Amino acid sequence: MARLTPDDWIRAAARQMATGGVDSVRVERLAKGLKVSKGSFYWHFSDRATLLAEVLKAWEEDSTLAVIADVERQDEDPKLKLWALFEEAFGAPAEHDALESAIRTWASRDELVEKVVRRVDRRRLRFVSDLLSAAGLPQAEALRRAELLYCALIGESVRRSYGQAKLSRKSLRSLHSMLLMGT
Amino acid sequence: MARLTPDDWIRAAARQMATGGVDSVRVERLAKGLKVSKGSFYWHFSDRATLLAEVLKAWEEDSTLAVIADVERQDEDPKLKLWALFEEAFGAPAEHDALESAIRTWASRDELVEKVVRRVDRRRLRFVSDLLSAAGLPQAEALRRAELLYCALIGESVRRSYGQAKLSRKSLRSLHSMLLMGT
DNA sequence: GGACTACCATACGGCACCGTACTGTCAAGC
DNA sequence: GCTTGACAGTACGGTGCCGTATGGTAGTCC
Repeated sequence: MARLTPDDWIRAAARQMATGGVDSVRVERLAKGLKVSKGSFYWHFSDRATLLAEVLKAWEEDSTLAVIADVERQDEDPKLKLWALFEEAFGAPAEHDALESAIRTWASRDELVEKVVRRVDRRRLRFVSDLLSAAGLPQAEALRRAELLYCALIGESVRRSYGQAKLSRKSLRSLHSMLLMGT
Repeated sequence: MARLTPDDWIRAAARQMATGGVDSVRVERLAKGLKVSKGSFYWHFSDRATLLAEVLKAWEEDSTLAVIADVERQDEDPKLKLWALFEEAFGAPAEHDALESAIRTWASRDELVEKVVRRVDRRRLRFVSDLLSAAGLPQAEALRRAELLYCALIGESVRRSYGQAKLSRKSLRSLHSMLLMGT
C-alpha cells in the first residue's frame, strides 16, 4: 500500500497533461493510474484546480533551472554557445516539450497561465538575445533575431509533437549562420 | 424556427474548436448555442466523431484554397512574392490560426488528424521551398530554409494565441533578408 | 495499549455529456 | 385536405467526472 506524496500526483498530472492536454487530466483517472482512490487525492489537494496550478508552478521552476543550466556553461565563444543551445533546445526530449506545448495551448484559455508562460518566454528571450548581442549584433537586431529563433523553436516542437522528424543538423547549421549573419 | 444545415453545425464546431480546442466541442453545448436541441444534431450527423471529421475536412480544403490563392499571385519577382507571403501569413486573422493551432494539438493525439495535417504541411512547404528555389537558392538549402520559416510561422501563431504581440515589420524584414542570404 | 495523525477507501449527490427512441410540426407535392 | 419527408423536441438510460462525508488502517508517541 504505497503512500503517496503531493509530488507523485503532480508528476502524474504533468505526464498526463503532456500526452493529452489539460482537459485530459482528471483526478479519478489519475487515481486509477496511481492505483489509489481519489479519497487520497483530496487529502493532498483541495481540488483539481490546485493540482493544475502546482503543475504549472513546477514547470516554471524547471524551465528556469533549464535556462540557468544553459547560462552556467559560460566560458566559451558566444557563437559556440549559440550552437550548444541549439543542440539542447532542438534536441529536447519529446515528453518535455509535449508538456510545454500543452501548457502553451492551455495559456490561450487561461489568463493566469498566460502570465506564467509569458514570464518564462521573457526570461528565455532575454538569454538568447544577450547571446546574439555578445556575438556582435546590435541590441535591437539581436532581440529581433532572438524572437525569430524562439518562434522557430516553438514551431519545431509543435511539429515534432505530431510526429514530424527533427530538423536536420544541416538545417540547424543553416539557421545558425543565418542568425549570425553580419557579425 | 430557423432550419439548420450540416454546414451550420460544422461552422459552429470550428468556431468552438478554435476557442476551446477539440475537447470543448460538445454536441449539447453546440445545440444550445444554435438554439436547438440535440435531436436536430443527430438528424444531420451520425455522431460527434463524424462532426469532428467534417470540421477537419473543411479545414483541409480551406487551407488548400489559401495556398492556391497565394500561388495565383504569380507574376512578380520571387523575393517580392516571399515578402507578400510574409504579410499574409504572419498577419493572418487570429481566429483562423487559432483553429489551426487547435487542429495541430489535436493531431498529436489522433493519427488520422496527424495524416491530414502533415499533408497540408507538405503542400505549404513545397510552395515556400519552390519560392526560395526560384529566388536562386539551391534546392536542398531552399527546402531547409522553408522548413525553418514554416516552424517560425507556426511558433509565431502559437505565441499570438496566448496574447503575444505580432512580430514587428522590422523583424519580418530581418527574417526576409536572412532567408534570402546568399542569393 | 490507547490516543493521535497521516493517509486511503467507500459511498454518495450532482452535473454534463453521449447516443437512442419516440413524438411532434411544418411545407411541398399530389 | 392528406401524405410524406425533413427537421426539431422530449425523455430516457448510461457513463465519467467533481467534490464531500464518513469511516478504516497503519505507524508513532506516550
